Amino acid sequence: MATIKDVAERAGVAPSTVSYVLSGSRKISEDTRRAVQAAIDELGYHPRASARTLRSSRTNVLALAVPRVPGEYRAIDGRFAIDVTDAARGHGYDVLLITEGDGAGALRRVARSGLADAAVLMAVEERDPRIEVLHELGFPAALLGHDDHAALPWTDLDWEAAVALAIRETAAAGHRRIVFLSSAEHEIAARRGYAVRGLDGARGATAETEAEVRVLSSHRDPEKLGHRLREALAVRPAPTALVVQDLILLPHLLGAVSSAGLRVPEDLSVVLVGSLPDELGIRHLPRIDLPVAEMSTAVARLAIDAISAGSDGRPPSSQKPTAAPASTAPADARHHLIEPRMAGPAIAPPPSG
Amino acid sequence: MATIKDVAERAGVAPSTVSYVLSGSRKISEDTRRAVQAAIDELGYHPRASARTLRSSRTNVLALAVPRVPGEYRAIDGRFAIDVTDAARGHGYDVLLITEGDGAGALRRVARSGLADAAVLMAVEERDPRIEVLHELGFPAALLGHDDHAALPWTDLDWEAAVALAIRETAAAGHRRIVFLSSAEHEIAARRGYAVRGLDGARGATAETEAEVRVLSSHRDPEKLGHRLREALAVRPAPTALVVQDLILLPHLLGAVSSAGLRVPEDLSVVLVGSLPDELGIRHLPRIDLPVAEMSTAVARLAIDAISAGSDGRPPSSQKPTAAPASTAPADARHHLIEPRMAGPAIAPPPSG
DNA sequence: CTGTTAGCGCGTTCAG
DNA sequence: CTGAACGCGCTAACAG
Repeated sequence: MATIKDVAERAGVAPSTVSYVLSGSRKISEDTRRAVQAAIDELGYHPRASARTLRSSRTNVLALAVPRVPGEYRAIDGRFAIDVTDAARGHGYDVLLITEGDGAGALRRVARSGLADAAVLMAVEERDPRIEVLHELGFPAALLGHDDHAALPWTDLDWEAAVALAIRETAAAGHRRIVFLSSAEHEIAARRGYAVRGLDGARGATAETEAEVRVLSSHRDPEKLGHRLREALAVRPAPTALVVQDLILLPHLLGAVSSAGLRVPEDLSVVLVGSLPDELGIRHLPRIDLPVAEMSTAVARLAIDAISAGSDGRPPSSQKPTAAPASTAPADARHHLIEPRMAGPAIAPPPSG
Repeated sequence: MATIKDVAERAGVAPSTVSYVLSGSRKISEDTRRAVQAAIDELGYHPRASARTLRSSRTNVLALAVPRVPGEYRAIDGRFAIDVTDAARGHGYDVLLITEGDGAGALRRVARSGLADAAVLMAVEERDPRIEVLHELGFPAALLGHDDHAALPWTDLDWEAAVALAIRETAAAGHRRIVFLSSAEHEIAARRGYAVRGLDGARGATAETEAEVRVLSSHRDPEKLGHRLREALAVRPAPTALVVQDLILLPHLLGAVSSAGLRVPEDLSVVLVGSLPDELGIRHLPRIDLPVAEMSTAVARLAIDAISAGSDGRPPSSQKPTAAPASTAPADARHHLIEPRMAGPAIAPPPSG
């Protein structure tokens, strides 16, 4: 492994000169620069990250904290891990993935050992112990999903608007009896943001539409969910559309629909809210995708901005409002709420029976 | 941020003493140890990872290289990212996630800057450019999924045995007309290991069973898949079971089955091969899960073993054969092939019609 | 045997 | 453009 000294020697200059060539933080004569560059190429030199970090106390690494419930797995977590990594790369950052059972041991360890410059927290719960830890350590961070209590920057899909939009569009397609399958009961009980906001959206849309909307809460137990669903679909006159926010059980749910003898979308339209983009298996369904890419980009930027904000004491200068990003300009630069958009095929009309 | 000097000062000892207390690499009197420990606790001291790494050239980080195809997302990638992180933690390692479009730029950068001690590569293709890079840099690595050409350690599910088992069990449940939906056409054409081995397994099982097995290759395009599937299910006498290896399109596939007016499992048994464990939505289906946890544990260990092997020049001493790990003992310690196991409910018998 | 001193690893940056 | 100090922890050699 070549070091900066080897390069300097080969180029016939001092190590500091090589450093200045690399960083560009000082004028270097063209001749010298070329000699140095040649030496670098010949030796295949690459600066040691640890040495850099030791000097500068910058790692160019973001810690991504994924919550972990043993025996459960949420596809969304893995998806964000990948997308945040892509997004962070765009800003010159790598991502260190950390998983936490409960407590915030790993996050604390990573922060204190200086393995990362900032953290991105997924799926924030109310009174998340990790937020406490971040605060205590003064570690910069941004959140995926929001919690009105936390004083941290965040990004999120506007779940209230999303559910409302899905229901409105379903009604606009002609459906008059709609079932909204909300988040699972235990998530509502825990007052998870997306769960509560989804319900709010359903209420709002119900009030303003002529269609009759029946709200059904999902359940983590597939049996229970199947039972509830069959019951709701057995009502007469039969509902003609199902708007679904709880997607973890989707295959099971489609199975239950099928067992009930209903074809999708001929007998029953199924509309998804919060689905993962690019999932090939659901391309045939109308839906509102979770804007994973946009959220990932936003959260990476927020976390990185928080780094300088932490050292300055002030939030970073809003980098000249970029020319109309795809969605609404955030009122507060530290919060990025994303407008929902329909995707996939149009919602089929109800059966003409 | 407290340093080792601060701790030493507070405890009234030399910095080296603190270091020895931390590493335990030397006897320290009980009194001194306690004084040092107290100082550490009071200051909340944690050694700087960068300083450690600079000295020892050990990062205790594994790089996990996830292949990335823009606009496509494989749920399995995210899942492994999480599980490998858990597994690595068990060995005292953190995981740096890197995504690569094509080429191996990120992997090369991470290896050369010394951000990680070894790499774990997901989903190896034939002639993967990343393997070339690893070899050229002499960077230790292990693979998730295997490729007979690569001279690197790997772990994998025995896909051939898995498909064979699924078909045998389906036949044993009484089915006489079985459709095997293999991997997607383009994966077979690319001679992906799991795709080819799955087909081999189907052939083998077909030869030894009385049931008639029709092999159908999947397609990345949901339309095409739907078409093929409907055709296969329309044959008379009708097949009574569907063994599926290509799970990316599962919801779509279940939709197609449902549209064909078939209920699962009353009219058609669906058996999955290579499903993700703990997925709530498929608990109602008989299946062979991809042993993600076991593969992750294995690959983390293989990668870590490769680190010392790299510096020694020799593979690490086989750590006394642990008392019967859940699956078969690998013939070669550098290869870990996992026996398939059925999970979920029993396969339903064919309709008595 | 327990503790201390000193040099090292490598790149950055300020004063020269 | 160069010299040298510095960031922080590890560890070999040495002292009590």
